[in-house]
Amino acid sequence: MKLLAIDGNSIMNRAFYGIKQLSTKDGVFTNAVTGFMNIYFKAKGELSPDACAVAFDLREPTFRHKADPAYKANRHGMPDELAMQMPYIKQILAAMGVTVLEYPGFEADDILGTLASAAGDGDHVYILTGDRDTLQLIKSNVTVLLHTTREVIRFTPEKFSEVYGGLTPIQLIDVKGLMGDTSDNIKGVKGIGEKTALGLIQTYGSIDALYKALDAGQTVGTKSVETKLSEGRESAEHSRFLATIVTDVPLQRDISAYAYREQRREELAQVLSRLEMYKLLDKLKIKPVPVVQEDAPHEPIEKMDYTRVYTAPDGDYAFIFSGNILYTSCGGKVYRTDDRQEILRILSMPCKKTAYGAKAAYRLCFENGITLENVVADAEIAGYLLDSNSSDYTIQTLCSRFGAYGYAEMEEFADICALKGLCTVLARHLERLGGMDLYLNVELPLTETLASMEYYGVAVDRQGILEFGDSLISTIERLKTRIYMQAGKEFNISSPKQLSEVLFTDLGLPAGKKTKTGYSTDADVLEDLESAHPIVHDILTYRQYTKLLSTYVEGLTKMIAPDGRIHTSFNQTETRTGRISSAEPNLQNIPVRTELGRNMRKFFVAGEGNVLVDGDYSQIELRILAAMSGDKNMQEAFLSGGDIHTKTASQVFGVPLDEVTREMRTAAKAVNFGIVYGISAFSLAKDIGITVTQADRYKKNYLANFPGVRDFLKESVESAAEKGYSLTLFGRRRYIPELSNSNRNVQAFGRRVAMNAPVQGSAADIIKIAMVRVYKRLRDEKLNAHLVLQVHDELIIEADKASAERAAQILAEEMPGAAKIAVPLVTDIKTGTSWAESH
DNA sequence: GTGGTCACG
DNA sequence: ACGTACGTGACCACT
Repeated sequence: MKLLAIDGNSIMNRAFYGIKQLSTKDGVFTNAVTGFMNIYFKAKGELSPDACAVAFDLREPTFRHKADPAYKANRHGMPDELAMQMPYIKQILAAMGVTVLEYPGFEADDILGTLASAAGDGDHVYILTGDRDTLQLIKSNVTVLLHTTREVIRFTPEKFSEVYGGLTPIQLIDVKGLMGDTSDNIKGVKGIGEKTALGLIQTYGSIDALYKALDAGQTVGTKSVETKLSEGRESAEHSRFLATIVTDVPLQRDISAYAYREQRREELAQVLSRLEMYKLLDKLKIKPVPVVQEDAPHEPIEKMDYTRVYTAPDGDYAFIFSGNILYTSCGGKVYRTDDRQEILRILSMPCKKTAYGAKAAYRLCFENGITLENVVADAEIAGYLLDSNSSDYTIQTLCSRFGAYGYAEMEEFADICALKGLCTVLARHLERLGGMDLYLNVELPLTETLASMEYYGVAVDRQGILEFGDSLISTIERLKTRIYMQAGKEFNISSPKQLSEVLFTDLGLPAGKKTKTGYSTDADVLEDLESAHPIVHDILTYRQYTKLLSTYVEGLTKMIAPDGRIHTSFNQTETRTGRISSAEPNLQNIPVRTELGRNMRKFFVAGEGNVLVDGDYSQIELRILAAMSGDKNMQEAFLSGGDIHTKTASQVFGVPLDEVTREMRTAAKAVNFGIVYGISAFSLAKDIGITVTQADRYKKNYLANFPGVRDFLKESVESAAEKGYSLTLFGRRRYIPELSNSNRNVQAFGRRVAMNAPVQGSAADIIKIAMVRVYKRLRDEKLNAHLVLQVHDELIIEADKASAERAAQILAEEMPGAAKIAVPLVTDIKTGTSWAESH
C-alpha cells in the first residue's frame, strides 16, 4: 500500500500565505482551499497513492456561529480568513474519498507519526508537510515531502543524512531538545542555539550520551556551554520528551483502512459550487449546481461524518458522568443522555472505559445494584498525580497544561471529545515521571473503594446526638449569663472583634499577639490569661461547647440521610500530600482528644446486628521516617517494641528507660511530632512551654542521637530544591515551588514542606494500598462487611457479627502488609458497637 | 469572599 | 529584623 499522509494544517497554512487572497463574491475566502487542492493534486499525480489521509490539529473549533461573541476572538493564532476555510477543506476531502483524521488531544504530527509507525512490509508512507518537525519520522519506507516556499524537497534517509551532516532522523529529536523550538513552546537549553546543538549531537549522538560525557568530566565544549548544559539538564530532558512525536494515537493501524473511498459527487458539486471553484469542478468533471444556501459561510457544517472518522478500539468508550447526565464518545461519535436506565445500561457494558470523575459513576452503579468495571483511566486522577498543587482539574485546563491539543471550547461535546486523547497524553507523562504504578494500582482502584465507602456511609444515633445537644445548650446558656455578668454587658461572644473589646479594653487584660485585623483571642492567648480573670475560663468553655453544638451536633444531624446514615464525600484530588479528605460532612475531624468531645464518637454506631471493626496504624509517620532515613537507632527502637516516646526520651535525655519522667516523655513526644513537620526551636518551645534555648538543646540532642534522621531531612530539602519536587516511597510527587521563592519566609515554609511531604505522603500511599486490598478481599470473600471510614491512619469496617472476625483478620493482614519497609507497620485492631468502643 | 478559630491525623 | 510545625474542613462574624 502506498499512503499519502498530509499535514492538513501545515499545508493549509502554506497555501494560505502562498496565494493571494481569493474570495467568493459574497466574501468566503477560498485561497487556502484552492492552494491546498493544487498541492494535493500535484503530489497525487506524482505518487499515484492508493490510500490517502489528511491529519488536522483540531485547534480551531469545527463550527462556530457568526453570532457567537467568541467568534472574532480567534485564540489559536490562526487568522479568521484561514480558520473559516478549514471546515470546507475537510468536507471536500471527505467527499473525494480521502480520510480526514483529527483526534482531540493530539496534534497533526502525532497522527502522522502514528501512521508512519504503522507502515508495514510492503507499505510506503509519503508525508506531505511544510513543517520540518516531521523529519524525525523518516525511515526506509517513510519519505517526507517537505513543502517549502520555493520547492518540494523529497527527504529519504539518505537525503536527510546529506542535509544534516550525517545525523539520523531520530537524532533530530535530541537536537531540538537542546535548541528548543519557540513555535512549539519547547524551551530547550537556555543559550544553546541551532549550531551548538547540531554540533553536540553530531559528536555525542544523543542528549543522554552528551550528559554522560559531561558527568564523566569530559570537556564537551567551552566553559560557558558546559555551564548552560548542566543548568538546563532537566529542561533538556523534558524538551526532548516534548519534541518526540507520538506514535500511539488510537487510530486504525492498518494502512489499507485509508484506501480511497468512492467520491460523493453530489456533495462535491454542492460545496465546490458554493466556493465558486469552477476550475476544480471542471477538472473533476463535475457539473456546477446552483447554490441553494445563502447562509453565512460558517453556518455549522457540524457533526458531519468527516469529523473524527478515526476508529476507537472495539467498542471501548470514554465517559463523563456529572449532574445525572452521561456523555460518551466511541468510535468517533459522541452521545449524551440523561435517561437513568440508559446510563446504567451503558455503564454496565463489559468493555474498557476511559473516565473523568469515575467516582460519581461508581456511586450511581452501587445505588442501582449494577457493576461498573474496566475503568482503565481517569483524567482527573491522572491530573492530580501529575500536580497535586493544582486546584483545577477540568478537562480544558488539563488539555492546555499537558499539551493535549484540540480542545474546541464552543462545543457542548468539547470535554468528551477531548477526554480519550487527554488521558493518553496524561498517562504518557505519568510514565515518564514514574507515576504509573501509583496511578493504575492504587489511585484508580481506590476510586471504586471510596465510592463504595460513600455509598454505605456510617450509621449514627440521631436521638443520642440530639440529647447530647440539649445538654450542651443548657450549659451554654449558663455560661452566657455568667460571661455577660462578668463583662458588665451583653455582647456576641462568638465575635472575635467584640470579644477582644471586652477583654482588652473593658476589662483591661493584657493583649498578646496580633492578627491582621486586631488582637488575637485564640485558645493559646486565652490560656495565658486564665489566671488573670475568671471570665477567661468561661469563655474557653463556651467556645468548646458552642463548637461541639454548631459543628458537630447541628452540623452532623443536618447530614443524616433518610437511611439513618451519614454519607460523606471522600475527595481524592484535594490534598497536596496525597491524603484523601472528607467533606459534607467532614468525618475525619470528629472530636476525640477531650472527654467532652469524645462523647460524639458514641453516636457513630454499627447498624442493627453489626459491629465496627477498627484498624489503626501505630505511629505510622515516625515508622516511615525511621525506614526512609535508614536511621539504625530509630529503627531499632521500633524493632524492639515498646513505647517510642519513652524510648526517645531515654536517649535524648540520656537516662535509663525506667527513669524517664512524664515530663520527659511529653517533651520527647513533642519533638517526635515536630521533627516530621520540619521543626523550629521557637515552635517547639511554644508547644511544650519551655524556653527557646532549651528547645534548641532538645532538638540538637535529638538529631545527634538520630544522625540518619538529620541527614535524611537535610537531603530531602536539598533534593527537593534541586529537582523542584519531593517523592514518596511509591513515587508520588509534590512540587515545591516555595523553595525557589525570593521571600525567605516562603522559602522556610518550602523547606518544612520538603521534610514533611515524603513522610506524610508515604503514609497516605500505604493506607491507600491497604484500602484497595481490604476492599477487594471483603468483596471477593463475599463477606457482609464493608469499609465505611478512613481517618488518615485508621480504617473502619462495618461487619455483621458473622463476618466481624474475618474482617478483623483481613485488616490485621492487609494494613501491616501494605508496604514492606525496614520497621513493622504495627496496627491495632479493635471491635465495638460504636466508634467510641472500637477506637 | 475572607479571616479567625478550632476539630482531627 | 522577622516569623515560626505538616495536612485538612466547618462554622461564625463581618465586609
